[in-house]
Amino acid sequence: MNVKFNSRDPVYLQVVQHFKQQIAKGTYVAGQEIPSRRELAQQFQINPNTVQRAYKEMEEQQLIYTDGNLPSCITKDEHVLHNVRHELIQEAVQTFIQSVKSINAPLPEVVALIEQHYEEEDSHD
Amino acid sequence: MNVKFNSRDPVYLQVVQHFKQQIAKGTYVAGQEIPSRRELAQQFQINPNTVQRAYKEMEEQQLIYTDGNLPSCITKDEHVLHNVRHELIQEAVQTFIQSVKSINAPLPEVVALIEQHYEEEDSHD
DNA sequence: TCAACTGTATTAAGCCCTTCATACACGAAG
DNA sequence: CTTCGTGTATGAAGGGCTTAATACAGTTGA
Repeated sequence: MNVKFNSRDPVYLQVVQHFKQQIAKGTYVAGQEIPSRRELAQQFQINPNTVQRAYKEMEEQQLIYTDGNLPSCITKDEHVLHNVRHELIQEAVQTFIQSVKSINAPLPEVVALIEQHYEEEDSHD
Repeated sequence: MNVKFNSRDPVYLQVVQHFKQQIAKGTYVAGQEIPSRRELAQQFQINPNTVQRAYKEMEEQQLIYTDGNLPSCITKDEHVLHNVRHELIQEAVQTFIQSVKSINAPLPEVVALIEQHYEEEDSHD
């Protein structure tokens, strides 16, 4: 599981995004333990406080929960989990449509491009 | 011509993006004069220096040029202008594909979503 | 000529993010 | 009990980016 960070967006948000993708993909399931702050920091080569910031963000979004001092876990609320996938898809679709409309690009043409490029690309996990 | 800025991305980059979209759309044509730094700042309600930063960026990308102290103009290089549109489309397609693959979403399903949402949305100019 | 407009340059201020260094409370495991 | 690993909280420092304020040089046109 390789993670590459871009230098534009805040790292802690990219961490959140990473977890959302894993959830949407099914890599993380309901109630599953996630790495500790310090462990993930080690894995990603970032500061533990940055991870803490990301985890705090995810807690506020009900994506994870923490009981006492036990390792944090993915939420057991299936509704929330399902929503994550839905939101990511919705987000991708919205962004794409806005881009296309902002330059008056014909839809069939760009959709054709998508299908054309889709198979050529490797899926980077 | 209404422009809304998000608070996440740098304003000067959003200005550049705006011009690229206008070029791709054909609103701006080769050799056409563009608003002065101060005038655009007034229009967009931002600082003239922010506009200057955006214009400088566009000059480095050969999108516009400036002779002496005369108003800046869109480049006359049709090749560059054509590339702008191509790059924007490519960018949108790439971003979309990456989003879709990162969560293993089936392509036909999301493409269907695009076509479904495309007509419902108003085109915000 | 002079006023008003261009583009350009310099400097400073402020903000967000990241990192670092600590510290504390709690639970598990030896 | 002691040690280690959890989560959590705090404060400070630094960097990078963005914006702002201001000044200067040149052109245009009344």
